[in-house]
Amino acid sequence: MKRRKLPRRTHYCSQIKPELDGQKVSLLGWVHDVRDLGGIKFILLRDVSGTCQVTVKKNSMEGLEYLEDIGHEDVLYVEGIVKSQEKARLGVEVIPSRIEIISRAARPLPYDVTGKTPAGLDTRLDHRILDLRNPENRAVFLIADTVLAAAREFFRANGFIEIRTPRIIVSATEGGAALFELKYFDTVAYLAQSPQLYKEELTTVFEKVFEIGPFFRAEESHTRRHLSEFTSIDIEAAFMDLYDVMEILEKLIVHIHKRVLDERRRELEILGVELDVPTTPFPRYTYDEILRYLENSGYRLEWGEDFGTEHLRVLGEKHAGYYFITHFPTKSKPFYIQPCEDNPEISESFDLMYSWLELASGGTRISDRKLLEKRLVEQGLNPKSFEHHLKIYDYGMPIHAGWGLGFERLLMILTGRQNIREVVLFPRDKFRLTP
RNA sequence: GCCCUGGUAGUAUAGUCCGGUUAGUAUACGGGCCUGUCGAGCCCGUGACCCGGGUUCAAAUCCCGGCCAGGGCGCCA
Repeated sequence: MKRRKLPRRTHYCSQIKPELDGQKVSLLGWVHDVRDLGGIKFILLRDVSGTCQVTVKKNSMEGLEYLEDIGHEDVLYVEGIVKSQEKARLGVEVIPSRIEIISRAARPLPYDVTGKTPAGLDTRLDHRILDLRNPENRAVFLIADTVLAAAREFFRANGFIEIRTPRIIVSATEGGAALFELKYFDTVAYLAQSPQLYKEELTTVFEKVFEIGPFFRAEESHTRRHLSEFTSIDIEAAFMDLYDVMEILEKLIVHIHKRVLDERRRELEILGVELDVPTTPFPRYTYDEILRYLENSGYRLEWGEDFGTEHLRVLGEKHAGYYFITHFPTKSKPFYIQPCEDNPEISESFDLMYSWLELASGGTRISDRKLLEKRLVEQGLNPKSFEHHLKIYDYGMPIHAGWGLGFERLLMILTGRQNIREVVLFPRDKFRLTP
């Protein structure tokens, strides 16, 4: 079998600089835009790195007529000489000696990749691949790549082992959120809503674990910050309590900010985001302190009540950046959260907030089997259906703590996007299952 | 699930309140002119009133139902 000859590039578009003047280069990319002046044609070629200008003059090149109907998003191979050019805004252009049309795009396209003609979010998501070619939208996912790499780098440097827990589970692991049901051979299974119980069990093996992966919630939520399928960054660590893991969390956030600023300055600029590395420690407020603050602001809540969106927005006006709320009422938290020793009505729990947005939730977990069983019953759950989990507590269970961080919500903050759907390549919500 | 707002060329919109000439504009697309554009420019052209029912001499416009979308609330992270 003979291998096909593939066109190869010597440079990416963003590497075409005036300093390369006179050098022969070859490029591969998509036609971002064409400005045809009749005797001269300017092709803006785009690849993953950015764009550069290819200038074609009439009668300057054999086979020019071949380019007459060049259009948006056609794929080209360009061979030519770099020319420093003051008349070009980028200060440089490529004078081609050969252009090959590798693929032609349909026209008109259903979406304007250059962004000249605006499109609504629904239209954008319907044509997501074209939408992602828009440099602004692509920038979001280049930042996402850096965030994921930075998180893994941080966890490894701190002795955490990456784990992968099942997405297909037999029943509700922790109550709370609604689950998607699915047919599993001759029985019924569910899509996991969190790795919670598995990651706790694995601390008895690896001590410090993390997982980055998708989870599923069958909630009726119709907001800018909810998805049916989202990505969670989770950790769990043996011999730690809430204070330890809060420190890890704020250090991770700082590390991610630094990495994004290091590696993605251009993308931040394209997105118009001014990012600062937050200072640690983040402010910490107890649930009781927040309750008092809200009361002074004219919002009276009963002790034990959860904050509504209205209350969170009031808090967000006061606290622009990252802050923690700690020690929530035990009854408002899941069964596995450790109640405080000196007051079991209060739990060793916390949320990480950014303005009014909840980013992460965590705490110290119960490590005593009897207490865990008691809490299951109190929350109306049946200990029998948790037998596989409970028996682990008979095999030597250390005190442990952890948290789960909403990856997309963090990304919204880092990229300044107002709708969570914008920071997911192919978002899933109650009303969207395609593309 | 509930509430509010909306649905007009491929895309984004004006017109709708107060029913009545050929439904306007931008961009995309097609054609023409143009050798320094960079949101290129100028000229010409193709192209649309979400679906169903009702009111009326007449419905993009008013009413009812459906579907879809955006935002908010609740749920939830």
